[in-house]
Amino acid sequence: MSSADGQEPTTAAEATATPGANPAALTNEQVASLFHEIADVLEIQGELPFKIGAYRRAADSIAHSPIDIMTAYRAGTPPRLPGVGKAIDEKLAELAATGRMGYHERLVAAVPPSLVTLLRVPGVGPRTAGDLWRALGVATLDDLELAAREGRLRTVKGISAKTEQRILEGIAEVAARPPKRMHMAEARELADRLVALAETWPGVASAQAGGSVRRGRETVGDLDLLVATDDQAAVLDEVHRAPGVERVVTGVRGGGYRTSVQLLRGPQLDVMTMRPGREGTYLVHFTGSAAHNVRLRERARDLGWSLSEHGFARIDESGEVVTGDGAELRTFATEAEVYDFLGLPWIEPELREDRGEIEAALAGTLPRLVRVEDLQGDCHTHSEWTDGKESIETMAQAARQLGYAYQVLTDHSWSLTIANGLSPTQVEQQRRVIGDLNERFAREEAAGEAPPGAHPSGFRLLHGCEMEIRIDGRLDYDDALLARFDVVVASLHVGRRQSRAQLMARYETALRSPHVDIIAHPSGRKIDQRPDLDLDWDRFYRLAAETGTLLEVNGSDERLDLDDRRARAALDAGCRFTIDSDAHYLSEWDNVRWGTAMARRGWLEARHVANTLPREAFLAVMAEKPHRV
DNA sequence: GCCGTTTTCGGCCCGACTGTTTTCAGTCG
Repeated sequence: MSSADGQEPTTAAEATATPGANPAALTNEQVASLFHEIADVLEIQGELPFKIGAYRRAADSIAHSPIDIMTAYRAGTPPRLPGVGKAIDEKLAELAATGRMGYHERLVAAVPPSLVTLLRVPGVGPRTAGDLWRALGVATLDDLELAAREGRLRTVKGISAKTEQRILEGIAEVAARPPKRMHMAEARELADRLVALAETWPGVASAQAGGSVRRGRETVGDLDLLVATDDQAAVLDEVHRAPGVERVVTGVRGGGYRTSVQLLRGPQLDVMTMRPGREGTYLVHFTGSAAHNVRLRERARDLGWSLSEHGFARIDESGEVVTGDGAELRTFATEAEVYDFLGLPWIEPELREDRGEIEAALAGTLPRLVRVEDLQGDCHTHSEWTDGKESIETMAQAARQLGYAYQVLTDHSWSLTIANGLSPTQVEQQRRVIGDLNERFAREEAAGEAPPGAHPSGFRLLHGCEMEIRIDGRLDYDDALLARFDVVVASLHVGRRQSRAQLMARYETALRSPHVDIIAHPSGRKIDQRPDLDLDWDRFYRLAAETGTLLEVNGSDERLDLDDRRARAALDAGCRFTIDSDAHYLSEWDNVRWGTAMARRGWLEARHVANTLPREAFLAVMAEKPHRV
């Protein structure tokens, strides 16, 4: 087992160290990863924690910026970024000008790049990793395992035989645990079930999910369950005995208020209990994000309070937190009271990522986020005529009973043969089927025989298509046919590996078409399966805004495309949207929940989303391009 | 390294657990 085995593969470091690399080609994420690597190495070297934190803050700031940083620097218009001061600004300028960053190159050359992989082992932090490397030359997981088995770790100061054993167990754990995160839909369903279960336990006043599930993140690592009860011990006991619990990871902790268990074939579940009437700070704390909480605690400190999950404690003149018997601890029943205490309006969980929500809250400019109930129709659905699994009528009846005012049926166009795309002749046949159904719906509504749950304005099935933007760049139906659809959704499934220029040219044709209303799932990604298309995103958003072409937030939980960051960037560029299910099955109508979560995380309001419009207004917008929502 | 209607220097988010260096530093969430 040589140290070359088990070397972690390429990092952004190696990409930028390449002479002649095109600096403009570096995405914000790639630039951010360089600064994270700087922070990693500084951490291993035992640098000042605040310096390390500064690099991480700058990295996050860069990653979240809607502006393409390298392009801006090269254009001579570097943006003002929070957390980027003189030193980091100079490094960015150097990177933009030369494609390299000397400081980064010197740092990563000073330690083996594989060293950061040691940090994945529970109990091994940067300090220990650095010590082990300096003392024993341990640089990889394989090195670490070998040294532990040979009993050499315990020769290092601060590591006992017991710690050595724990590290061995940790290595096995890393190997056994795939880094898989649950998709949003699965996580939400599981969280809902756990909340319902907890509410049946004796002495439970209320239960709810926190963490990334509550913030609506696209994938979820573990689940957080908050339970209000007067009998905390009894509840934690219930958790340990609950069905579906494989093992207890950590028993009762935190002075008896929390525990963690591993769910059978599922994620880890962290359970926090608190006394009824003081849930506020706990809920804020365990909803996160960590970055958002940091901002709240900073603000609390500015106001003379120390904020933790338990509540607000006073800070005295010397800056020390006042603790002990009789020390004041302010607690609140609701989150709204916690935020109010900090002089802020309540902030929606989906916004709590430190992406400007604190500033917006202070300025009174928080968005009024779009809600699932705002959706009046669904613009992207399929039937068994192509690759859907239900008849047109079955899908329409379901949409009707869900209370929609309209559904756009968008079966595939003919070049997408794998999905059984429709020929122009079939399109005409489908139009007649839709016309007949709509006549029937109108008759039923006139006779007062609409199904329960139906929209007061009635329901109409609209005729659309999901038109392929072909590999040769042409649209799949001619203009005469396209003009006859109520709604044209364009998308790109084939030729995904074309160059950025080719892909952009294809999208540009669709965006500039007077008939294309919506671009479906623009990035083409599938979570954990397929990467994004290689696009010039800034240009894409600009074209969409300029041509008044709507961009879809596709709610299929393996797509979620646009994702939250892209939706936010597109919004800032002036784009407008739809939120759609892309339903192929009856069960997939629900996808709009996940799409809406993404849209909310992207700061979208109902007024930015075309399918929140009533039917007549929606059709009026679709009739004219550019679409002005 | 960043940042400032308290500061251009001296701060920078919190609590719990763990092991061990027996008074606290490192790790974790």
